[in-house]
Amino acid sequence: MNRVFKALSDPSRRKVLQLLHQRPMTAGELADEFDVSKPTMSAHFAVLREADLVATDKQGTTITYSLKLSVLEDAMLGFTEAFGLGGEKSREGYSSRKIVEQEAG
Amino acid sequence: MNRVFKALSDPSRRKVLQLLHQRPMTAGELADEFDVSKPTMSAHFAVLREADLVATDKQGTTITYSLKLSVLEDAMLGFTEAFGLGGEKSREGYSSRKIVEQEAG
DNA sequence: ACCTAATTTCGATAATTAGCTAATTATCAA
DNA sequence: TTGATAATTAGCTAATTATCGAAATTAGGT
Repeated sequence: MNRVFKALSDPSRRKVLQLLHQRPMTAGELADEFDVSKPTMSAHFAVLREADLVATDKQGTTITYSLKLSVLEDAMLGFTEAFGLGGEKSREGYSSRKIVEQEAG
Repeated sequence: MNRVFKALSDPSRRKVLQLLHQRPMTAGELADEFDVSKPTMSAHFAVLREADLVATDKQGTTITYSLKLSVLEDAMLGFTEAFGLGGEKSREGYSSRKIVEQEAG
């Protein structure tokens, strides 16, 4: 989980995740969205892979990255639940929205 | 918000926040929970203050830190909502749990 | 005024990180 | 096999970060 937070500490990497949330993208497509060099982006991708936040699919010379939303979610919930914040345990699979509570403030 | 994520990228600082979630503590009390020197902890506190994640109350020479839970929550929700995760828009004030949906997956 | 306690600031060092260019690897097509 | 393309790795520098011990700061007590 530390690796996830480390990965999230850079704004470029957070933006990569948000782009990947819209659709899977190749390394080149992603790099085109940023003002830094491709090797620099490649290093960012490596950090995201280390954190297990992205999956890769290699087709020929092209690598397509996609977001591992459940990993992101688990890290976020694991943290926020320690503070009684956010989703509580109201979850079932990921990106579903089955809600189970009331207890309004 | 970048400062918040930067602050959260260090495990010691995350632990500080969790300790403060239980109760406000002085700088010295907090430092005693860690194996590093007090100046090092003081630097961590500075990062947390910069991120506006903690409030300080000075009584004599003693500084008591407390968690600014709403700041933490806003940052977390601001991020997770971009991914459709966690609390959705289901929130009103902080640490309340007013839920407004169904649309189960 | 002096001493002690709590905390931060200072100054130094070691480790990590983000960035670059150049080189390398892997794949496909001609 | 050569050439082109996609991406990573290698090697480097500059900037940031985590850490320390020592010194400074602040406030209270005697």
